[in-house]
Amino acid sequence: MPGPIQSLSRAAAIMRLLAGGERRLGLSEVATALDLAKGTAHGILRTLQQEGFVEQDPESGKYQLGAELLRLGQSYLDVHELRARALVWADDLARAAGETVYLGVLHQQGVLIVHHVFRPDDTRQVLEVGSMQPLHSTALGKVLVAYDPVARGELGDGPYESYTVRTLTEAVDVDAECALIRERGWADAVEETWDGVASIGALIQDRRRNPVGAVCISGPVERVCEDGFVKPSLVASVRSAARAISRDLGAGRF
Amino acid sequence: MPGPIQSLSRAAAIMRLLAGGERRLGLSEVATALDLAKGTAHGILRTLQQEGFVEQDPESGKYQLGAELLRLGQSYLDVHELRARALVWADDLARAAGETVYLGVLHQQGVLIVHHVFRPDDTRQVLEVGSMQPLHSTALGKVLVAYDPVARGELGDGPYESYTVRTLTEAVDVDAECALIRERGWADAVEETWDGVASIGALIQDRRRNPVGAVCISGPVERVCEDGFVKPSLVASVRSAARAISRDLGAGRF
DNA sequence: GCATGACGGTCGACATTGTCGAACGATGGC
DNA sequence: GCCATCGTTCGACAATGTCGACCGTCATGC
Repeated sequence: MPGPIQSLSRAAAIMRLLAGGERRLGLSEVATALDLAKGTAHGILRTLQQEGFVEQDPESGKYQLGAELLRLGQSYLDVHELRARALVWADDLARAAGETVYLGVLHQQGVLIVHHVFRPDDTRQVLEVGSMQPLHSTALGKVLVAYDPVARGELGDGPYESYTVRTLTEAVDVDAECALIRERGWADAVEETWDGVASIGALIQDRRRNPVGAVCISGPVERVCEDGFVKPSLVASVRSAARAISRDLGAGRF
Repeated sequence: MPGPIQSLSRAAAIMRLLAGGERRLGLSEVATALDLAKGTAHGILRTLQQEGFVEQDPESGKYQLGAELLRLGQSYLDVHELRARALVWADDLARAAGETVYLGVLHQQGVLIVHHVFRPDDTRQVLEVGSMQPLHSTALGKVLVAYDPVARGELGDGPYESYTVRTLTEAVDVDAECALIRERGWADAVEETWDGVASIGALIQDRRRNPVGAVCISGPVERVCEDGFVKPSLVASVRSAARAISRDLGAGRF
């Protein structure tokens, strides 16, 4: 039976739609957005609601995502082997570098953050686990594009969205940068997504040397860079953390 | 068309099954566990995989939950009105009390943690957003049971699971405690779930005075209690935070 | 090394099941 | 007070998902 189950694909589309829009959506909005009959959309929504994937505001009748998704998302993290192995190394890296640490994996056309260690100083910070970052303008993303053909495929041929004046928006530029990344073994992104923010990332491999994710540190340009380049000492810290995690996953010695 | 969509309910059951078991599950295991034909289970799993809700380990062929669930779970938090309003108040409460703060909502037969502020001292702590706590043995849970008939219904008639010697396992005891909670307006749980841990919780209401969640502080008995009772000053802090959040939700003055 | 069993995956026939579009009652805005 | 729009229900139809047998592959163990 090759071919997806129609009702399931539609349910997934509805949930993605609800995740996208900031506010709650009404039945009719959902139905027209996905070009479904109202009755059909209602049946799917009712089932999703029953299962806890969707909730309905009792007074307005509008729908939003449900709590079960949060619970299952947490379960995903619990089973995630890469994340489990990386926890302690990410902690050490954050302490050694004095900066925020992110751990990301390829998901669709972006990098999904699966772990986030706050910068050791205790300024207010928001947990970003579960959020996505672009592939073409972040250290995490470029590492994955450089080493994972699937990620390069997802990236497409551009032009890519521009976030700052330093964002690479053309495929040729990104590919050239990726060649450099492969050559030296690490990636950086200085003010390519957010002004004032620089990051340094390196690849994580599994036991068969397949790329499975990336780790990076991220912080203000003033602290991460020196004379216009990222500090070599930070690069070394990130690379050694990436190696340690890969070794933990069984990738063997380097 | 009253009646859930069969394939959707089955898909939900599969995801819950995958979330429950610690390890990855094979196709046959899934099929027999849910009493489905292998072909049917495979069709559902393939669709779920295509949508990113499930991932398959390429070498073993076994299935586990997928990254899309994490992303959607995060989106759930983003839209969550209670959580959004409570963020700043929870922060203040943690600072004022010097203890960990949890924000929870009723979900199925437990309390789902939707926000978690670390204790201000910087000992290592694990984020518990997305995890569940029992209804009958935590401050959050008992608050909800006391004020929300739905929560009381989910609790059932017991006997309930016992975690420590102080856990209330009989429905009559819990109901008596809930009457007390309603009378004085707050709940506590001293070593009822974890030895050495005490917590104090209070109700959060929406604009129509419906119970929508609860907030609590949690910490070591030695700091939270005094002479065998929870410290009145902490109770006051928790209650005023709960009132502030409720007011933010439009519940009006008290 | 060969037979065996269990595994994930595929196929095609069947009828169950989800889909559609119209119709209903409730709600809110002009 | 009317009209438009909302979420929801209903029944008929056939498209759709389900079932059980079958295939190739891998690991196991005589």
